[in-house]
Amino acid sequence: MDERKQRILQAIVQDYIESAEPVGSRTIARRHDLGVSPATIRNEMADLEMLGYLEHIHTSSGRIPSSKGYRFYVDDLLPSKPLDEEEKALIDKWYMERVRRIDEVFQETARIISHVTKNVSLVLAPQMTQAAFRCLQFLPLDDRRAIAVLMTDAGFIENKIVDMPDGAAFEDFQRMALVINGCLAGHTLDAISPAVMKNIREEIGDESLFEAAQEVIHRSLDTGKHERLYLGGTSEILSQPEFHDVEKVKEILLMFEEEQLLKDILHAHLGEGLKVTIGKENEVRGMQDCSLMTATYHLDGELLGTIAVLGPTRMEYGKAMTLLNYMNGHLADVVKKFRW
Amino acid sequence: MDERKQRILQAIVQDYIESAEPVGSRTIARRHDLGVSPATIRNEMADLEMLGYLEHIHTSSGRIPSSKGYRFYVDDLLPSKPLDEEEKALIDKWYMERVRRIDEVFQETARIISHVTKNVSLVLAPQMTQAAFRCLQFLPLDDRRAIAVLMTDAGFIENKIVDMPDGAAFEDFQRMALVINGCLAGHTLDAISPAVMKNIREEIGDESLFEAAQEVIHRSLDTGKHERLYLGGTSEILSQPEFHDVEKVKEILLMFEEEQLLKDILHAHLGEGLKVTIGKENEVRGMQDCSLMTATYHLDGELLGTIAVLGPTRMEYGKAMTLLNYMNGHLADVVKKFRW
DNA sequence: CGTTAGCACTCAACGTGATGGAGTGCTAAC
DNA sequence: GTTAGCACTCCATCACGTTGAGTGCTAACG
Repeated sequence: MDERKQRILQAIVQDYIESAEPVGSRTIARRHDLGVSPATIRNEMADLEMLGYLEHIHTSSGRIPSSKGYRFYVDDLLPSKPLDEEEKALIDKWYMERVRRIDEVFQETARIISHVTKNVSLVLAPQMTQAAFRCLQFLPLDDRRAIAVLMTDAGFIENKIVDMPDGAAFEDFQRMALVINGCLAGHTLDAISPAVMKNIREEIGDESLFEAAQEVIHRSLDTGKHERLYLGGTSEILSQPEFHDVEKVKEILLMFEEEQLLKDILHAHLGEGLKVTIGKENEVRGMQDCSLMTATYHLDGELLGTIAVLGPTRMEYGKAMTLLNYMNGHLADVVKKFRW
Repeated sequence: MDERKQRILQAIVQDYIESAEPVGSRTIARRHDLGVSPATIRNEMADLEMLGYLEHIHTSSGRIPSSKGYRFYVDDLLPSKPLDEEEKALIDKWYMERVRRIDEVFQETARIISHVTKNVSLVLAPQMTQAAFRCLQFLPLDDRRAIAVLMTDAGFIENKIVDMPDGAAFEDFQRMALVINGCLAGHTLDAISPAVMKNIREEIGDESLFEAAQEVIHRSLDTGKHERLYLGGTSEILSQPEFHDVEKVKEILLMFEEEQLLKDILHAHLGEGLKVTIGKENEVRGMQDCSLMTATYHLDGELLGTIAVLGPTRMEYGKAMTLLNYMNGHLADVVKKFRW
């Protein structure tokens, strides 16, 4: 793969991303100053096709990049492009004006991403399982039930109704809360070990109360895992010519409805930094014509969640990458403003 | 509008709903046993068009119903069709198997509606503003803040961080809670009158504490108003031939993204029982080719929320109506199971 | 030996015209 | 009032020729 081939591949991918039409040797020669004639480019293109970087619908149509072609482009040929100052300002203004509560941060983040990239955006809101336990408190509800309120370090609160075992009084629950708070403080919710549980058991003493505690912890964590996904710009894909086919759109909308599936996908990419999955590299049916770019964001070293751009394989990788990188850093600052 | 005209109109609407193609006099004569020849039907159709119930793309295409035609059909000609026992069983099973927590009820309700009607469904989850106040409790957070936990009769819980005024101790807040609980019990959240507030003021005595109370009530209610909307079956509209045009689909998807708009629409129909808005009767741009059927559901006489079906004007009104009526009654039972 | 011009060939896209079918509207007969 | 008959309209479809973009190959060039 000599330099000229790379430049030609780059030119083809860029032109195709822009025009959405198969690109021919003549166009490349005209638009990019490669110093060679269309005939030479044709020869190189034939080579690139042989190597698997380009595809051909039929003789006499131009070439389009294959998944492998895009992959090479993304990994080695992507021109770095800093974000417009203008766009940065827009983003700041957007957050300033529209976000009032912490849960609006993610909704608006999704909006911004889809607005800037003209693609679908996905934002997986911070996950309590990754957050550190802060405290658990009980409120009396009636003589058989109490409300458990769980707080994490990152400042999220969840609540849950719990049954009190026969014979237990609300005071027992308050004592239980003290024990649990003492033992669990600082632990992340998904790393509560048997050892810690044993500790709690010993401190509580009473067996039936410990069972209740177990139940409470279990159910509280269950709520905590209930992470939220925000989707933005779903209508944007319709602007892309490759999705003028209603069948394809339907497949994608169907995928959007399967929230759990999307969450799982984003989950799988958690903690991997910025990652691009191109076309057929995606295993999920319906995403084979798409590329997914994901990034995970942190707050003081603590993993928070995932933001992603979903578009056609023909998406503007450079722009999306720049944006995600920017949002990545920025999001922590915005969240911090709402932290206590 | 004599009886024969009505029967012909009914036949045309039904056939058009089924086939999505303009219907001609011959088809009507063949498929419906009206005892008259196509020529007679043609004459009647010309009359119906004159009266505004039918439309005509060009000479020599069949007729399609106008908004007025659908309106008459829905109001006067709709054959009542009870729900299949089979479908009822399916719905029960669905709720049984998939719903574990109260907030999943609405998600699944949306799924069921879109699955049965093959259209988009909307479910506005119970609104705390309409719910009766049950109690408010505080939990200490640090020395300047507390967590306010608000509960309603219908069993929904919301929480919110509140600042404590300088000099106020957590004990003051607990006293405040007692007063507020005493005064507000049983009131619906959107009907807290100045008189009640005055009462609270007198009982609290301390002025700066009352201001804090006001702030707390205000902010808690603010959270309470934060109702949720569930959307289901968005991909279903793509199956309808009238939405094979990508531009139209785009307009609708765009509308789906404007959650607040949808909430407002459903809100406007709150408490009106079952209501159908047909085609151009809709004021919202993008919904002019659609019909919206809404119904509000109750729990022990208390208004809970709205369920709706959104489809092309050509939707199966009879089926949608039957289903919404059934869900209407059923939903209360399902919610009741999670009530305490 | 790499590069280039030239040329034949391929294929999609487009416009054109012919054809058929579904449906209407009108008129005259029943 | 109802119906059969008929001329007319319009859409959908297909076949057909044309055009233009693009390739692949070959032979000439520096």
